[in-house]
Amino acid sequence: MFPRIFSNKGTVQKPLALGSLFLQYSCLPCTVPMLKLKKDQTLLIANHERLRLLSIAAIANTQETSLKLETQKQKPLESHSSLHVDPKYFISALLNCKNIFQIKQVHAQVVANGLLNNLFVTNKVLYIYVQHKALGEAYAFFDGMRERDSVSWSVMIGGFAKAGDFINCFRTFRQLIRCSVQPDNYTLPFVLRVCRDRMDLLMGSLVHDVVLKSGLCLDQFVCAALVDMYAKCRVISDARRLFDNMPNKDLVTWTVMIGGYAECGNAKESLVLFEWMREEGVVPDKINMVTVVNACAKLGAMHKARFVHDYICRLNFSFDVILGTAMIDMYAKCGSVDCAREIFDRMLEKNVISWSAMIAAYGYHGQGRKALDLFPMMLSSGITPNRITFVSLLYACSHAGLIDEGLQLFNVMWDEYAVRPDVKHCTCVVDLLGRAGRLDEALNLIENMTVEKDEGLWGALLAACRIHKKVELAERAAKSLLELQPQNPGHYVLLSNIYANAGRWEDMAKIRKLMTERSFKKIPGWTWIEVDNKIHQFNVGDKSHPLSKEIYGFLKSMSEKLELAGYVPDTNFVLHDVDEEVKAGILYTHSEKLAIAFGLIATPEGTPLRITKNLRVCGDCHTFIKFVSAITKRLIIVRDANRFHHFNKGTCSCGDYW
DNA sequence: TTAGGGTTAG
Repeated sequence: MFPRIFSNKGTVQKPLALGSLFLQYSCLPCTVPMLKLKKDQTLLIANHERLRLLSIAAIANTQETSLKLETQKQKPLESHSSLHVDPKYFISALLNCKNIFQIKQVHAQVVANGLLNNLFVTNKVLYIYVQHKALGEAYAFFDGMRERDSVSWSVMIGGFAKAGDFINCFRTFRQLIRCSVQPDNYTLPFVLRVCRDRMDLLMGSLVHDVVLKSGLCLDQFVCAALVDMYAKCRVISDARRLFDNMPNKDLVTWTVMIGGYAECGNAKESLVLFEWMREEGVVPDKINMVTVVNACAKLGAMHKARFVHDYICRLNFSFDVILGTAMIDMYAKCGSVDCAREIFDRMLEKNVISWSAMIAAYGYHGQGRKALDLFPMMLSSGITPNRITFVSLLYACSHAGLIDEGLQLFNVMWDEYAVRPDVKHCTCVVDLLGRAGRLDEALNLIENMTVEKDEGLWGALLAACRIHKKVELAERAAKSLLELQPQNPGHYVLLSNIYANAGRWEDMAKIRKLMTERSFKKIPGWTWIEVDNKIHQFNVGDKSHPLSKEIYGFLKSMSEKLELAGYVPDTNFVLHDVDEEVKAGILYTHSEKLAIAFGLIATPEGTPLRITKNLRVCGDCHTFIKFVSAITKRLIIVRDANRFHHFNKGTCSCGDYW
């Protein structure tokens, strides 16, 4: 891309490569024939006055800039050593450039007017090249600069960072360090941004060392960039430590920290931080609110969602395409697809993300027909679907049992919409076929796929095998799955349950033994429930809640009623090597059950319960909740890692397939 | 003269 990569120089003293620069201008349209350059003539030009004439003649050829040049053209031309042109003129001309062609013309004028020693002007030339994403031209100019200052370095490094060109960004930064140039509060955040985008914690830590040596660790821009980098690299504790040590936290830093918690799966802390931010008198802006809306979506807390919605209205923020889309997602993930649709209908501008978000919303609420109805509307409004739109559509078909419609979409997505099916689309179709019991077709699709298979794909097949009790095929799927993810305990549990359902106790015991022998890092299961505008969080066997005694007492009496109604605890979902009675006891302490018991105690009769779980809901809990919904006559809406389950009168909207 | 934070699936 670049003619020369990184000569190790800091303040450059080498002569500017005029020849190579002016080779470019021989291509410019020029109405002054006698000044038109030929390739072999350019290197001979030494007369600065002629160069200046040439540049002005060239630039005068463009209508947009010719007026600005009138004053200059009327002045007698003198040699560049007795310069009369105000550098501000070039700054203005550069800022008015609409394309690379115009930038090159003004660049030529800068050269012709002998302004290459004026850092104010040369930095602006560099900046304008970068702004127009002409990084090749920008680097060629940067490399040839007679003198560079901290602005030159930060503009160049920032240009690479914003373009996602991490290799050249790091190289230029290394070059800066080697040249003993002090990195400043402009360059450091740019380099940290690249570390963040690449989730490169190692490089980020090295840059952090540079920050410490530079004494800029309390600078707002540098510190915010560090917090952002650590948060996006999922080292939230380090991000928080830096955040807490910041004497003056500005809005961006608050936003980064709030978003960081949500990203790391602790959206509850995001909202705690948002409250603290407001108490500190920091007024949110739209970006900050998008981050908070996103945290509410992750938490699935409807009261918080409504509060945030009201708050946004009080701030008079319009629902632009980004905020509006975030709100659609928030309401859908908080359990109200109707509120999501209301926001969607009110949005004046919608892009492919907004449409896909609404389609996905119907999908995980099991309303596949409504998701499909949106698709032609989207097309007729001129929006082109992308791969995520098709994942959302196929997912919606799968969760609503719309087999033919899903297969039809899958078959035409490439030919009619130029979206090539990838492994995620194939996974949706395997799920779709698996749900319908068409496992041979699902396997056939997997075997004939040209794209690389992943664990999600085999996972979908394994889940279908569990539903339809296909043990041999399950073994095959599990084998592939465990090759890809040998440390995921969920796969072992699923296979073990399949063996148990088929009465193959010896095989089941082998899997359990394997699990005991291997040390797994289990993701802890958490369930949240929102009562009286407060979020209550439970994990398995949790006794930290103030009403813990009442919760366990209630669960005990409830379990007796449920068992009388026909509920039998399914101890296959307990992996500990203990007897059945103890297993049943453990089942009753699952986080979903604790949250539901608390909800039943703490809310009036008839109030719907909304709970959120960070993992897929356990099979026994799913049965348990069906019974609870029947006995207590409550609507219970559960959001798990996969989808929504609406439990009502003893049944679940997922049709027991999830 | 050069800066930072935000939207869809799995």
